[in-house]
Amino acid sequence: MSTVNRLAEIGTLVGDPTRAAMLEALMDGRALTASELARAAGVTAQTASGHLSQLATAGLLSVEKQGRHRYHRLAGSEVARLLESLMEWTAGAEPKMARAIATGPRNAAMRRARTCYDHLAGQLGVAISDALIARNIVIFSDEGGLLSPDGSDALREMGLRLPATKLKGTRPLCRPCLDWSERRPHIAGVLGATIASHAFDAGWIRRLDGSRAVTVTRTGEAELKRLFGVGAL
Amino acid sequence: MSTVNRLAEIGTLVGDPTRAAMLEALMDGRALTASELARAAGVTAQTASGHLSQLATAGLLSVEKQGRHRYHRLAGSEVARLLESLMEWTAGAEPKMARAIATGPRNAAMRRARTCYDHLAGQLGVAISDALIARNIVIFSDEGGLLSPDGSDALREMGLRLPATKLKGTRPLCRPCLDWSERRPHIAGVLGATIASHAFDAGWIRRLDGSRAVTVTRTGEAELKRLFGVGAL
DNA sequence: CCAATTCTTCGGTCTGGCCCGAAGCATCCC
DNA sequence: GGGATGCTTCGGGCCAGACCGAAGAATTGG
Repeated sequence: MSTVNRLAEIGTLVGDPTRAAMLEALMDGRALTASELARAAGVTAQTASGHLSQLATAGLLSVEKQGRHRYHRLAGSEVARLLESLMEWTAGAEPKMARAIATGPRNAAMRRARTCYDHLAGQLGVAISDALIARNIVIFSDEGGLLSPDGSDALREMGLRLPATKLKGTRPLCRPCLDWSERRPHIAGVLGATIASHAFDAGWIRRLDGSRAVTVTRTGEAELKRLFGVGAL
Repeated sequence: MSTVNRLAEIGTLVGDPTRAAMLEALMDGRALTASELARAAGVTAQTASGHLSQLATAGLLSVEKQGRHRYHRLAGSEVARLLESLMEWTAGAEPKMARAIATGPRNAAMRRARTCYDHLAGQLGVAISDALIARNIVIFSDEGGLLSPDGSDALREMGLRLPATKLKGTRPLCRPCLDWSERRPHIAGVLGATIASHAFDAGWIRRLDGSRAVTVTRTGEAELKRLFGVGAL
């Protein structure tokens, strides 16, 4: 297989609207069953099955068999990252279009706050990032993102505990991820995931009808204000 | 247009083998005419014309009219980056396949040294990166790449002059770019481009039959050995 | 063991879009 | 102007692949 075909291969995979819908449904990091994905993409189970096997053999999805269900999830954060960068690109390509989308009422909740694979994005994600940058806990530059030397301690005081075990993988601790709705970077990587999972566990945010969008709870509003100085969105 | 369709849109674009071949031909940053691209992709001029207009209206390509020729080039380094990351991904997905490709004789020259948009990749690119890292001129980490504080001076002594004007765009000075053949990072960004163009200008390297592959000249071998300690590839 | 559920495999249909031939502009050179 | 070159538009042929119905495997619960 030549290198151009490799390019075309992944393109074809993502290029089909049905498969794209499935991938998008998985972008929040959850594992979904084949039938759930079929429904999400609006096709029958047979059709979905074919698409899923394609995505899995290409290595984009990892499959876990559990009883009579098959749970599908993105193969890793790199995949989510790749998809986000594709979406970011298309968003930037047509400014007028993007503007039209941005003002669409249906996506309002998504723009306000959503998960991006395993971390927070949208206005909420950007606001938290800004707060941590303002306090010199996180440093963003053109070259990437860094956790400042005493950032880890500052985070612990706020109740955010980074996983002690340095992950053996090469997953970055703190990576900027460009927000396609806000057009500004928010925090991804291990730190981003830690913040998001803490926010869920502490009841600050809740998933909206099982989609990527999230809402801030009453207690969440108070805590976000107290810790990060984040006002109402 | 919903967000899933945006994903599918760009996927479809790169998903066609003909368009993928064209994009690949442009990956070295040159501008090519429509007929050159037609030949590169193995299709007639009419067919090529259709594909090129698709790529251009999607914003992946920028077109410049010059007399009766139309010069096409990638719209920017972000596009090249996006494509490289797609290729990188597919390379990683199937280790056995990738191995088979890696040992293919036809790609031997490409593996040895090639341009990756506007900087050097392959064994040569990685070797230069390693040399600069060993001398503490460049620092790579999980979080990205940096030029060390006194790196700029050290580079100047070697005859490498970075553009004085800080580019207004957000293009990073020194960015790691994963090499799909070597599976290790090499230097991209402004510094990578500076090194590559200097190598061309000084006659260290030359394009091989107008492709992305390059060969090291006799004088290039001596200079690369002297400056970077790079031996024969 | 039977029924229900989830998922896959198989065959057949149908359409989007890739491709080329022919013809039409645009530009350059003589 | 007339002819060559580069590129685009139009029309129709053709095929990969997406889709579904029907039937078959795998698993669970009663």
